[in-house]
Amino acid sequence: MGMSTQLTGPEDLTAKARIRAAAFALVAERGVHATTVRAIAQRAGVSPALVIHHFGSKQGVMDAISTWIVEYLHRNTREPDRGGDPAQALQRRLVRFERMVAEVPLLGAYVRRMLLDGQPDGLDWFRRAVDLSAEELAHRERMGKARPSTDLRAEAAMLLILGFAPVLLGPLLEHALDVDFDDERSWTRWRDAESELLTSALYPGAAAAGPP
Amino acid sequence: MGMSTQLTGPEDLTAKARIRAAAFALVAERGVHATTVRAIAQRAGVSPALVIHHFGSKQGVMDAISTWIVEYLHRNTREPDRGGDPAQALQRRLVRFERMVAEVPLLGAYVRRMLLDGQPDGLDWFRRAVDLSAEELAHRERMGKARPSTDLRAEAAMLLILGFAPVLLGPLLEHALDVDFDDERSWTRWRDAESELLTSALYPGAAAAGPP
DNA sequence: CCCTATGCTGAACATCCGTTCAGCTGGCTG
DNA sequence: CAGCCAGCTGAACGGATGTTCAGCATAGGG
Repeated sequence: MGMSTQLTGPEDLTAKARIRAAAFALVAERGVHATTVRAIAQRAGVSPALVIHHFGSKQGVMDAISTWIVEYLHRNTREPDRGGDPAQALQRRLVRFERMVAEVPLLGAYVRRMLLDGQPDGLDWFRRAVDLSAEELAHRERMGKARPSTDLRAEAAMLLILGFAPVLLGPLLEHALDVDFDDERSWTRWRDAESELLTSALYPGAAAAGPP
Repeated sequence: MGMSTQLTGPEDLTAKARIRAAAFALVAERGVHATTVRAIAQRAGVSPALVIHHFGSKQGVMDAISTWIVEYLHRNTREPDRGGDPAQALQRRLVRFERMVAEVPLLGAYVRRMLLDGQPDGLDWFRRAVDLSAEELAHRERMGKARPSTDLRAEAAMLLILGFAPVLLGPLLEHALDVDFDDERSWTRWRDAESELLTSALYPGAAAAGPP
């Protein structure tokens, strides 16, 4: 397991930290609305009143989780800019993210909730990810490692969606492809297909047909 | 506007139909859990008791909406098998679906909820869509209109995700690309980028890099 | 030693939820 | 006309939820 990637530390934590961790797990599993203050308290071995005492309100708990996770993601995803091909840096960041999701089982589910519940945090985060993806793709174009694109930002978004699909649409894909993204082979299978799609045109020289 | 594609008819409806329509709109806007029986009743101009009287329970209302929408989608999406290239049939079906989403403004939002709320209906529906997409892709391969694929089902899922992204990830994409999918040009912009991605390899002969 | 701040709790409160139920209405059938 | 039945309502019930509040324990500083 990870060292600096640790999220929850050992078992003996402050009650406040235990509350935060319990709320995080419950939100990842059931969503914000279905997570009750009483359930958080029970999971943390604490009275409901203490939850409010430490975080002010239920919304306070949710905000604390959000900033906590965002910081955690930034801390373990950013790197000290050691130069080189940005596309390789992107690749490294992706690998690190996958490792985090693999190590902290509920992280993927939580990020999915954050992105799909339509909360402003999720929207902004996704937008910044598209910014980054477009930037990297542009650099890759300039270096001749990618063909020129007429709508770079849209294609960058597509790259992002394809790469993030296992975490973004996790259950949907697991059910449709009969895989389990807790198993690492499912990830590599998806990566391989993605690589094939991006390095070899699916419809060479024809008009594309979409789904259903 | 459509004729046989009509969903809600004129204003003077049965109370039961008005309740169903109100519930549909509320679920599309706020999700199942945040939609209360009282809110449905108020929007339909009716007492909360009548909602239960007609549908048995809140779950009854939700089930009624689900089967109603599924039937509506099937009715307007299936065609009498007039032969020809399945890929073209697929294309036609897609266009029809887009037209439906454009005509019934909340349909996209509702389908999004259905797919992403993790309800079994949504999971099964997506799986069947992947089945269909894989089938069409296989046929296209056999006719030499698509390059052979080592993991056909995964690539079919990717096609589905890309094609469905505007409805599946609507708000996320709208915020990231500064578009509005109520405007038809946003759709065509997305379609064009998709077509470009599928007909011309983005990374010719290199390893693919995903997003952060 | 006292005293105060801190962490924490049990009980309660107001509010909202889904659902029930007795009863009202108006139009159709006999 | 009498009767009745489907459509519909207002008021209430039991339960769950977020939050408040007075008070308990306990450790640390004067």
